[in-house]
Amino acid sequence: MAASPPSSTASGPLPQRLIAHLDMDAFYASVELLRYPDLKGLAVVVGGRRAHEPKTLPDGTRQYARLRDYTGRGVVTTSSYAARDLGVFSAMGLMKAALRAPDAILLPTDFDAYRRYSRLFKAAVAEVAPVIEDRGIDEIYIDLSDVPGIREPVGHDPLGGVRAVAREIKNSVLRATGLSCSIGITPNKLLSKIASELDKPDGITILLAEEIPARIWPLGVRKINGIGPKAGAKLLELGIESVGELAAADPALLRQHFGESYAAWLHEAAHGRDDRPVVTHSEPVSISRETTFERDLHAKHDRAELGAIFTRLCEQLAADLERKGYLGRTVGIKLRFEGFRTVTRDLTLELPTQDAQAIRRAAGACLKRVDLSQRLRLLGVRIGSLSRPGDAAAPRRGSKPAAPSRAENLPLF
DNA sequence: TCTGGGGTCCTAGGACCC
DNA sequence: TCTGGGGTCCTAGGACCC
Repeated sequence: MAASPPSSTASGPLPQRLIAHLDMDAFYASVELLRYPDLKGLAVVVGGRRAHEPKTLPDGTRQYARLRDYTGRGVVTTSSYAARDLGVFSAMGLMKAALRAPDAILLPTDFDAYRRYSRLFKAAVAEVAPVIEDRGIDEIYIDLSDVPGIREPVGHDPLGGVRAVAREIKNSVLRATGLSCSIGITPNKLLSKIASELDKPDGITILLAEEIPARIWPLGVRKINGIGPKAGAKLLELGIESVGELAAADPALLRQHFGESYAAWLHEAAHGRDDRPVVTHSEPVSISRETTFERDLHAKHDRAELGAIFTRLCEQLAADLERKGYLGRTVGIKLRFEGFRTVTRDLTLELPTQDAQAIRRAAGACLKRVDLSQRLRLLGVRIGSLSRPGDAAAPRRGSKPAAPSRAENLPLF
């Protein structure tokens, strides 16, 4: 239980907002370790596409697949901390990972299990602090501002209440799941996201605004959520490596290289300023299905196979829509060619649909607008402009007002 | 050694409307 | 009668995140 070192000598009142970011430690790998405790401490990698389930031998011992035996496409979804020590990280190609850690255990991803544990840990947190923003399967933001007792000092520690709440949340998660997590608590989401990583795994980091120069500015710019590989590389070219250097950068220089709005955001972020609220409910914008093929396929030579995959993706998408209770109006396709060039096309329908055949027709029309002479490695289907079945259909701009009534007046038989 | 699958948001040009 | 300006929708691509 690595409690953070005395992280603040803050005097005076606590900030108005106290926001937590909670991140489960090596989530998928940790869930697998609950199932296979004999793997504790070993280099374990979760990922890949082919079946490589552990086998249980007659004598009861388990036999695991090794990374070195894996061939084909696929990336590391999560690695255990022992595997990270060997240089194996998320999103790394499995073949590359195998070079670094040939003896690492390889397990298939079991999303159903991870989703189950995800619900469990979120419910456990909600019992302590109910204002939660979902950020995917293994992390959340929590608005702790109004949690009872959080502003109570403990002894001479003005942050005693904050620490107590953080410990209570972690204990609650551990009781419910057997898993550990790391928590960052600061005045906003941006800082909390950074803070939760500062003492991983199993840590609590509390950080107030006055500590930004000492604890945030030395970090690399890529620690900021929203600065990815491209922006990070561009900043490096400008001689900006640390958050502190970004904070001190000439705003005009940033505007020149990143545009008005991103430059302004970079500057604010480097100073640790962020007023985004914790959003407890959100509606999906789009739903999609995609698949990367085992081998690259050609539109002509592998026509039958591609057609079957295309239809199946549309059917899965339609099933997703029905299960989640949405209709969609903008159907799109995504193609990735050998060499990784990606192309998208989309088409907005007159009326929203949930129907696999209608989706397939629209997606087929999109496909006709793409040059298919290169071989394909990925095919995807997407639907957006989502609505609920009961919603009044907002007619497409320029559409004839008569169209909907015509459809509604069709006889049922 | 090539790089998964599911998302969100932003930008930018042209269409189209007022 | 040589060229407005704002607003929204549609489409394509790209950065970024988990």
